[in-house]
Amino acid sequence: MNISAASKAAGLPVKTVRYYADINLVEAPCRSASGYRTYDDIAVRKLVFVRRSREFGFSIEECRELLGLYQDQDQDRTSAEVKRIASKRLAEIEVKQQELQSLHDALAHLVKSCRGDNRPDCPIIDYLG
Amino acid sequence: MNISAASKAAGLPVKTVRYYADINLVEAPCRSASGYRTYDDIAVRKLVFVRRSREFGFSIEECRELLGLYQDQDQDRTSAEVKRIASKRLAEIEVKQQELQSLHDALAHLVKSCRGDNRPDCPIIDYLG
DNA sequence: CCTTGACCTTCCAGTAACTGGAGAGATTAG
DNA sequence: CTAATCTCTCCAGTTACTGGAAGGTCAAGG
Repeated sequence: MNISAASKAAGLPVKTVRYYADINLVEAPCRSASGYRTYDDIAVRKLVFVRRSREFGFSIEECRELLGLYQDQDQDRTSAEVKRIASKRLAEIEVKQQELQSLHDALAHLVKSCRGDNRPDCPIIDYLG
Repeated sequence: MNISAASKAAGLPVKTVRYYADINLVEAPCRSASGYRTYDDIAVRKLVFVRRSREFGFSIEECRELLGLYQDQDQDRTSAEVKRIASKRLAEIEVKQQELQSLHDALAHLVKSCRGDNRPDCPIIDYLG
């Protein structure tokens, strides 16, 4: 499977697949005689794994960790480690949600109190300045 | 006022103040004989304005726009323009909130269903892979 | 056999918004 | 006078890609 087929199968842009190979996250298992990266189903599964993990907001380094656990699945520590990483990420999401909520409320209040007409006085500017 | 005094007054790191000067966002009104950036109260107010706007998640380019409006406060269009920019930002926040909520729910479900013990089977890995 | 177009390669540069550090000059306190 | 603390500029690195140039490869059509 050439890179474009693999990228379609994984749901990632070709550039990204090449990038993941460059940073040794998911490498092509081999190269063709002319140097083309050649992917197999296992590599595609890893790419899908990384795509999904990225969609969950895991960083590349976290993906690398998770991928390591994914590949070592027969070892004992797997489940506990994965849960730890996912819980950490969940906590980050919850913090971000709170921040976003405060931000939302403050900005919504400002927008609501601003008439938005042609008058020069503006509560948003007044607050920010 | 030298840069470190200005940065303290504005609540920004020195490096950031210098950076804002470099990109012509908030320049030092003048330089000392030996080339030190010299700030006055007006410049500090602008730095505070930018800091607050950044805390609201406005991009540097949006800050530039808002700062332009802030400085032209006597012109008519100010209030409507500011409200437009702030409303756009509010809509972005709301989209982000929804995304974060879906993410949160999905990940929370996975974390909850994972026993996190020493068994090798892990629903999180199963889902991602 | 040749050409055309789609594909592939590497490498370089740019994105956003800083942050860190080197190397060198200025200022201030003791 | 010296040591510590500023300050300056410039360069590089961060994250996770993305875009593009220059050039090699491959399959199909004429």
